[in-house]
Amino acid sequence: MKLLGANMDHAKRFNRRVVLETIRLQAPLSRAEITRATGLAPQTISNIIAELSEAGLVRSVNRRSGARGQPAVELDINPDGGFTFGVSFSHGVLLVILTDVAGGVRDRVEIDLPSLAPDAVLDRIARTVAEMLTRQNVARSRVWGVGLVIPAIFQDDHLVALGETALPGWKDLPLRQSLQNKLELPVLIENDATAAAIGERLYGAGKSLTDFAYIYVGAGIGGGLFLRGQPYRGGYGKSGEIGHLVTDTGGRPCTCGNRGCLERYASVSLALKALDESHEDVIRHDDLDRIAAALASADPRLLTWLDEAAASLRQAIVMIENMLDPQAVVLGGVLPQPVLTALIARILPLPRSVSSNNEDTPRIIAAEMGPDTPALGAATLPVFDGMSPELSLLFKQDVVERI
Amino acid sequence: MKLLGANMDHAKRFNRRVVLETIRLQAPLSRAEITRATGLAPQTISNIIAELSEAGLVRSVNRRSGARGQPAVELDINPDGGFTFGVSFSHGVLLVILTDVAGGVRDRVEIDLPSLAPDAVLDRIARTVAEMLTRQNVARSRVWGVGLVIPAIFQDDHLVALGETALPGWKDLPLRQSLQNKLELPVLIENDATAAAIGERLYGAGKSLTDFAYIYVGAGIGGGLFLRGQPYRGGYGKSGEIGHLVTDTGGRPCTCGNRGCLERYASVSLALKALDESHEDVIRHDDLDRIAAALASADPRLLTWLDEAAASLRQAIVMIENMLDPQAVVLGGVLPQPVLTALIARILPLPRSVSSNNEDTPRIIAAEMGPDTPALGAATLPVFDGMSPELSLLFKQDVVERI
DNA sequence: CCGATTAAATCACTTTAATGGAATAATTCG
DNA sequence: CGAATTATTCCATTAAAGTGATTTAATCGG
Repeated sequence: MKLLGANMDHAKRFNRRVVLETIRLQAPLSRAEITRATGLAPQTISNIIAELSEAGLVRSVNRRSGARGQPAVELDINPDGGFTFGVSFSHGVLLVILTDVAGGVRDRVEIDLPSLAPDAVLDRIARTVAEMLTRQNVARSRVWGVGLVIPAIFQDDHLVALGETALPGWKDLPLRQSLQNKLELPVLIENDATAAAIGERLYGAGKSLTDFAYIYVGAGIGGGLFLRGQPYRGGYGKSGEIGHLVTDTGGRPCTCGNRGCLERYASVSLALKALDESHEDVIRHDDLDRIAAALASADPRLLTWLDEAAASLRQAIVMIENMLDPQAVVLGGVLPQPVLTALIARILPLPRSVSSNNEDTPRIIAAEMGPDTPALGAATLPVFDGMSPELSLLFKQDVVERI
Repeated sequence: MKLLGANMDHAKRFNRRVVLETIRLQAPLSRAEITRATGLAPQTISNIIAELSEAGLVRSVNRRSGARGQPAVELDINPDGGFTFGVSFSHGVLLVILTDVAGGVRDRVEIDLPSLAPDAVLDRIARTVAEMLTRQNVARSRVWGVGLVIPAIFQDDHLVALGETALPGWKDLPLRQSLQNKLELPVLIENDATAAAIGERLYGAGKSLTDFAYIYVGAGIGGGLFLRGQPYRGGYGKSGEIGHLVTDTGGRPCTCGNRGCLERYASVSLALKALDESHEDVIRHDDLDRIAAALASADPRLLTWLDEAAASLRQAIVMIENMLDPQAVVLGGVLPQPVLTALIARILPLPRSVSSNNEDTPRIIAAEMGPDTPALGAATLPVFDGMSPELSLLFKQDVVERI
């Protein structure tokens, strides 16, 4: 158990990120305002901004006027400062998105990939990334990295299964390393819920939250935790399996061996099965459209699912609140916005918990990213990795410098 | 939302604490070993140790021999480096403990205090502290602080209630400030479970754990979370209410408004009620002895409680694991050791969870502190506050320097 | 028994990020 | 238009960690 010390170099890296993060969250912002927000000296901020501008990460937008004194120069994140790819592969559908570091989507490619052989998928990802770079005229050197999201649990580089068996051939494959070799770009890998939580934190509903739980409603139910401004992955990297919170003691049997798990009541797969008993465990874009249509037409099969899902989620949310006392619970995943809204409406009102008296934030917040969430969340992984002032950065050894 | 930067001063404080923490956890240790453990330069460690010795926090114990090279000088924490008081007040019993910074108990006073008026209690605490200082011949200036533990939830300085009404007169009292004024010593206040978790982390079962959940079995059930090496108090400081995890959907009604909460099945109060229906909601030392005796004589009323408590805790533990993926769950509180052991024996085997395949640590660990846990945990609060290399220390403004 | 070897700890000096104070720049206010 | 105000930069200082050589004190091997 090593507890590493800090030196000036670490503090420097950390401060660069503090400044970037401050600008990202509050842009446009002047040097003087950053000074006040960070507690660093004006001179220090001036130096740091000079570096960040030099590196192309920050740009001046305009001069503020109207007030006394020398007009402040407003700064914000330069969208051309870097690019990232977000890749999601889930149940036969591959989605690749190219975004800039300011969160703008530059390109988007969706491919049906019935073949599940890992090598074929990874090759296809590599090919698609190369094509998109050419089409958008972005040099590979300007790409910070590639985020990959797969609905599974990872430990180190490897996929491990809980409950349902993993896709054949994928288990125990050094996924990150393999893709990194093919792409010649840094690859970050994450489960869907945590990636979505990071995405919401960077650009969505979590922008002003430091402590929240994200509930990801997808084929199953996943959870992503953001605690003290950082994703929390647990002691062994497998936190957030809130799909297996028991919301109905002795209820429906679950593949995990218990009974009454949240996932047995609230998943999108179950919604699709409710609409069409023969539905296989695949979620395509038009499946989501069908759910939205069913809601629009008040299809009783969907409404039943909504009620069941809401009841289970209500229980789970109260337990999450009592355990973690988050600022809010963000509910998201692949559901279309109207369905998500209807679901939340049915979850409310929530029973009493430690969060009952919080007046600053609503207890449930709808995620903002929508059905492309997995890939969008994936795309934020390299941004988060390169920008966020993670405290432990102070003694991280293998940090890629962007500045 | 301020995100503060780091400077050399912060890094210095942080490094002093990294060194202290390293010694604390791995003593005896030589300068060279600290160098390797912290990644800092040998010269830096030499300088830091010089300061810490000067301040009386660290002492040389002996020279190691047997190996080649200049013999290493072994260092450890100097128990006389400082003192702290731990105070627990719960259900009419006041316990005050004086410990040194190495965790040694120097004095212990237990008082029956039927009067629940806050002022009377605080006065009595102040008087007892003064008496103990005189008796043990410790100067007030050498006391780092006083930890106070009360079985309740706090927000900022104030006691807030969930479910059961708080003790009359205590609610909304600025408890910390009042006691601090009376004592003229820094006062830290914490709920029982978090204090116990900190205690176990410093001196007990959690010494080698950075991520664990502590389940506190007392009059009710509390939870203390230790995440990334730090206590986690949630977005609003009220995390860890795991007594209200629902382990039996639709089960016994709870004061929180839900049904089937863990606390309705596993608390010590319930054990005492099982043994004696007229038992009031007070737990004295001899009550705990009675529980131990009941176990020794295999009293069926206690065994029934044990079975129910174990079943509920089993459910709760699996949910905690699935949600947080801790290195372990530490089970403790005020139960006598044999009862705790019996309880854990009945909880096992645990159902499947994300923790099922963890081979490094057992999934449940018994706490080591025993029935004095609340006060012992309280006593560790100032030590933790003064020693632990909390990362956010890097930009904390109001830190009391000990070095 | 003694020189070679090894490892710990220290000495003297360097590096570097942040900082402090003075100076300068560009506005609005009266 | 000058005073006031605020933002930003220039120049020199500070302090914590780091570097490389040196000293210290033990064991090992002949």
